[in-house]
Amino acid sequence: MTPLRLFDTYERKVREFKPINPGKVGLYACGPTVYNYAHIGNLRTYIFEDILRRVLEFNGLEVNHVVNITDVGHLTSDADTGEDKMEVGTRRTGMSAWEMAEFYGDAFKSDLKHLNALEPVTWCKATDHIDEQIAFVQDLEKKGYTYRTDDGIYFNSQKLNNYGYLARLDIDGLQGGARVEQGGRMHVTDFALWKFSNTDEKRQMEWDSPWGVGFPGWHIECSAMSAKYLGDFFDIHCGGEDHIPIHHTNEIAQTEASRGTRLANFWMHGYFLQLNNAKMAKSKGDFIRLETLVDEGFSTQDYRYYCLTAHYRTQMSFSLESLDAGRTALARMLQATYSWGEPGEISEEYLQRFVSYINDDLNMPRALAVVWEMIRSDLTSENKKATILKMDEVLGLDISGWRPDATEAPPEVLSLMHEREVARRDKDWKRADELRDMIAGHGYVVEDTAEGPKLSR
RNA sequence: GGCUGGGUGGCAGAGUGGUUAUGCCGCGGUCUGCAACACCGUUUACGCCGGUUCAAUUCCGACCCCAGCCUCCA
Repeated sequence: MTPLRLFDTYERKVREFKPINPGKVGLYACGPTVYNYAHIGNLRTYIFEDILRRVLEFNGLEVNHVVNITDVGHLTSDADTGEDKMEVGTRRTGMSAWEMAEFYGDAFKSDLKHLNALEPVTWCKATDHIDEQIAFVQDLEKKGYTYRTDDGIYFNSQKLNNYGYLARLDIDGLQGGARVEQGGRMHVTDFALWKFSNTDEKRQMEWDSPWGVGFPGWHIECSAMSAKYLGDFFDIHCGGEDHIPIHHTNEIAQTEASRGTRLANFWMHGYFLQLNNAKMAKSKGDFIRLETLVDEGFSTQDYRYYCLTAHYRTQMSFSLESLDAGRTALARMLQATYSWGEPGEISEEYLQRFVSYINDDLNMPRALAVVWEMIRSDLTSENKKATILKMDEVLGLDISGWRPDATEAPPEVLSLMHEREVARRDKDWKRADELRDMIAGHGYVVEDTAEGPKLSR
């Protein structure tokens, strides 16, 4: 079998994946901040992570998949002090911060389920791990990596000589203060480990700490929770491409300072879905949700298939038109597979080619091309069926679960259809065509097959 | 401004120093009373300018354009 090779952002190259502990993989994926619904761009990254997990499992590895939920601690834009996004969200929704975290967290899990993504082995919430985060910051403090400002405890990034290596940051070139006030920070790249609550305002989410009442900085939750569930050095850490320069850079800094490791052996990033040549931004308020697509008449699996047509490491231009292309292709794939009946033998030839692509840094577009070649090959239907079902363990399109729409047409449509059959038997083609138009007027399409007329919407 | 990455046919999107994926759309055909479905076939491409090479879309350099990051962000 082709060895599994994955791209590692840290080294900027594709290299062979070998688990740190034989047969087992620790996989940590940065989850959502639950102050709003996930949009389809966010979801693209989770589909990538699901494919990654399935490929690892396909290679016989046991995956400990951990996903965090950030339910506290993100600051909004503008002022140097900033506001917690969760707190802002509560004003918008009228829910408490805790209710809102639960609500959007559940909505997120529901989206993943609809996309047929495998459930993570462990979900962890930032607010459930405040003690671990405080302990982590205390350790950093003990080792001399922190300093105090008016608004919090900060990490001194200049104490590490390779800070920013993951993103190849040119620190001197960064425009500190260009978009946000620096406050009491000593260096542009320093970041908060613990933020103090404002004295004039009672926060919904705040905790006691050795430094005063407040809440944890964003980055610390991932270092603390991944260490708890996967250890100080584990196999793969993933997230969106936007995390490379700041969030993951800072996670690495914290963990290097505290534990002396670079946290993960492989760093993998999903790239953005672009809408009108720009990223889809959750903070901009208007964005496309999975539910929006369903309202437009697409299935959630249409979206999953569509995502598989591009490599996870390239930005993808979203449009309803291209999604529609994916829908048509998937419908043909499902329909064909359904018509093949019972599975026979798996074609090793096609399966091996398929594996050579999925193991080549998850090249799903190529893998799909092999699926299509197989579909149009001269294998027997039974063998095609067996082969595609095996491939679907990675594709996750739930091919075996698909059934054609059992169209329940209203009586008047059925009656028109029967009338048309009579006209056709009498070779009254003019009348038959009129009746087909009338059926179309009810929103149905009638197709004449060998087994008789067939209705669909 | 700096840094990171990218510019491929109507659309999406792979890939490669020479034989130029795949899907959708379009076009032609088979099938059909006509269609639809399905199947078969098929047109159009590698941002721009130089360089290296027998040969460049693929390697190198300049330029133009796009995205991301320097705030929270998948």
